[in-house]
Amino acid sequence: MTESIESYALDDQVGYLLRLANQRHASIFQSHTLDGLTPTQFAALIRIADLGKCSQNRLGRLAAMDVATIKGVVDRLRQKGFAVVEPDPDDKRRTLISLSPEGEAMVARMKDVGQQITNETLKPLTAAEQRSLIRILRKIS
Amino acid sequence: MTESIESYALDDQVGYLLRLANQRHASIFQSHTLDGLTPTQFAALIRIADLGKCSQNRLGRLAAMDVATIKGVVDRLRQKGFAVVEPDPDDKRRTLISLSPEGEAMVARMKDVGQQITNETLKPLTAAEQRSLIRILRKIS
DNA sequence: CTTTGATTATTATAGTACGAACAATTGAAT
DNA sequence: ATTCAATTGTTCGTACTATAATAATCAAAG
Repeated sequence: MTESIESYALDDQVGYLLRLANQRHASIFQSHTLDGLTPTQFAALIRIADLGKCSQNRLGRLAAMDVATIKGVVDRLRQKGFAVVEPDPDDKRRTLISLSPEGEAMVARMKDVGQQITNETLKPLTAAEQRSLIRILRKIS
Repeated sequence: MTESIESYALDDQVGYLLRLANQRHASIFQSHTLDGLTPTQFAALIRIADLGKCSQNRLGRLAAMDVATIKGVVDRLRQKGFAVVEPDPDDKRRTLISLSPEGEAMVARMKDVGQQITNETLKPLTAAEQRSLIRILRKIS
């Protein structure tokens, strides 16, 4: 008996399950999204829409993205023509990010799609479970 | 009134919350892990321990990793000396993956740590919420 | 036996993510 | 006014993730 007693069930660990849930959501997102927008890019876009013009670092903080990550995301949003980048006249360290008209239109269109994506992701759950999941995820985030 | 009526709350969307929960878990994992093992590498290691010697693709499927992903993960596990790679004599397409003695030892040590990581990740929740989260995540994975 | 279709592994490309190091700039304290 | 600490943005290195394309091998059906 050198074997340990079935001590660790990978399939019951939060970390592993969170990874799987993320995979499923990303796959659903990709099948519904417009212009190849990724979940991360969409989150950043929504934040810019809510915040209005703001610095890149601030946007990153509010969208829960690393400074290095938000830079790449903003670059891609700019390349796609959704975000506008300009230097802050009042603080030469800062870069101000805002939405282009195309970005505004994209946000409007994607909000409906986003709701669909959420619904489809939550479809295997009862209404009570859906509320429960959101509430619990907010507690551990 | 051209504004849309506060239609989309990013902070209440599953996708966004799953990303945040993953971030938190990854951060906790990193602060407890041994030898810089990542959550993904640990999951693969556990699977190899459970399955015994098996092909790289099969390992990837059972650990929920893409063929391209599992290749990188196995490469790094081999570099760290935890996994052993050999050609399958019965099927020249296949590469067989197994644990080295160091890999076995690592799995034994990491199982305890893994439990700690899970506990700390779930700490903000009540016992009922913890069970609820696991159950619900299994349903949408 | 040969063609066909599936499986396996590898590679390339693109995106997300983080730590660490760096330079430029700012604001505040001395 | 100068020093000092904090902030901002950039870059590098490493890792994970998925898709698509490719090549080798295998198995099965004709």
